[in-house]
Amino acid sequence: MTEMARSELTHAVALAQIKRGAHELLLEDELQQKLAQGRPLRVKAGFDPTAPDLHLGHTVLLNKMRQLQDLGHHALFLIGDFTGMIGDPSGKNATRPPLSREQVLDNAQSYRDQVFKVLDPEKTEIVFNSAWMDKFSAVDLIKLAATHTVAQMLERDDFSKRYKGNQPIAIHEFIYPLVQGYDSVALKSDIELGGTDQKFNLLMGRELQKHYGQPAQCVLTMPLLEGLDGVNKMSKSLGNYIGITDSPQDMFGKLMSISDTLMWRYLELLSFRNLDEIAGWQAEVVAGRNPRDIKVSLAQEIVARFYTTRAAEAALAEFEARFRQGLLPDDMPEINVSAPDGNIVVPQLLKLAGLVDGTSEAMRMILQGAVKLDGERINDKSVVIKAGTVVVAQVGKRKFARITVR
RNA sequence: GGAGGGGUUCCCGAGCGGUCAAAGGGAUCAGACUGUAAAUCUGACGGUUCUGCCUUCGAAGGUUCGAAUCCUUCCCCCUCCA
Repeated sequence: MTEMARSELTHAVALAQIKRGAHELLLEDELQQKLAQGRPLRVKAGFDPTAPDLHLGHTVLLNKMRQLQDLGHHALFLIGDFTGMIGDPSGKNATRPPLSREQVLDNAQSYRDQVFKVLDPEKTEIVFNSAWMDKFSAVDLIKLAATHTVAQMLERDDFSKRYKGNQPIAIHEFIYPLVQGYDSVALKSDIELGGTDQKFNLLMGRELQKHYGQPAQCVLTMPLLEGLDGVNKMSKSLGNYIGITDSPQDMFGKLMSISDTLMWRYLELLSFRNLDEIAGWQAEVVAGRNPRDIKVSLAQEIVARFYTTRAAEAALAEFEARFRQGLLPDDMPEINVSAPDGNIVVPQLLKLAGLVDGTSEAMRMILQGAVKLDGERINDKSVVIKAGTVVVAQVGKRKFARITVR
């Protein structure tokens, strides 16, 4: 085999790996040519600075990025601090208020602390788009805006839906895709990764690179991971996420709470197990195996990835004890509450302990039989706890606290 | 600039002088059943010092015994015309 033939084979294998799990690759021919150049490609992915906690949804993309790094390419982890101030209109039907400079920087730091759980730090460059956008003049911006028409902007699904639905679209929202696209110019990106919802913006990068006389980047879109509700995409603002900094117990518990249908989706997008094995499990479930067992495997794999195998086993043990045997958790928050008159009514106690939002909610919970003190269900909202006692309070299935009343 | 339509509790959406903390649906939460799954059933769903009191229907005033509902001004959104 000649040297050239061997290298072509390597690139074919690389291309196949890159495409695995991806939703769409544009344009495949161009990527092939870029790979054939044999140099490390500049791989761009942008992140919104409003979500300081990375969650499993982000890791679908990060895993792909890591894979590219392992193939020898260079990751450009772009924190959209400038665009974050605009407020990304993506997927939202309303404009967002801009973030302050301080908030943006705080959130960005949080990313730095977390991405290297997945990415290879040696091959990652963290960049902020404010680095070039802050120097952008009004004239530059007008020139940038002049590259596209309103009709072209309205091709974006989100914009066109809002336009048709008589929903407001602010002028500055049009700037967002333009700036994101310009980031590709500034970074001389070879390929940009993003969720399927980002397709318009990613393609904007291609257009602008051509406009500014650069080779156009390839676009690789990854499927969006649904959140715990199984309907909306995983996002911090919807609260349906599993954060990669969640405790092993939380991570495990949240994964166990997903629906059976969603479980397969998670296996497809998050598990590193090969597809044949997953297909085998599907066959077993059809044949009568309890899907719970498979969910346990998934939960353990993910917890082990972000912590350790031991942590994953401990999480399982804790889970079994808590939900199968109904035992109290090993560790729960220790809270001190003061009873000024020497006595405190339970609703007040639960509120001060932070187990409920207000006394109204507390009374509701009591009425509905959701409150236990030291394992005993209470139904009377006027029960009084004396100062000097320590009680283990439970509200619902998941909220616990050991409360010392003073 | 002109004409018209519209802003209701987390979301959608009814209400159009008292019986409105405001129908209905969704989301959510709790209980039952379970595998912390789904489906289903039941209940809750502004706050509180809780058979009462307080704060909500874009904002501020006003009319009225009484206003989410009527009037005035203002803010915001949409459509059409210019």
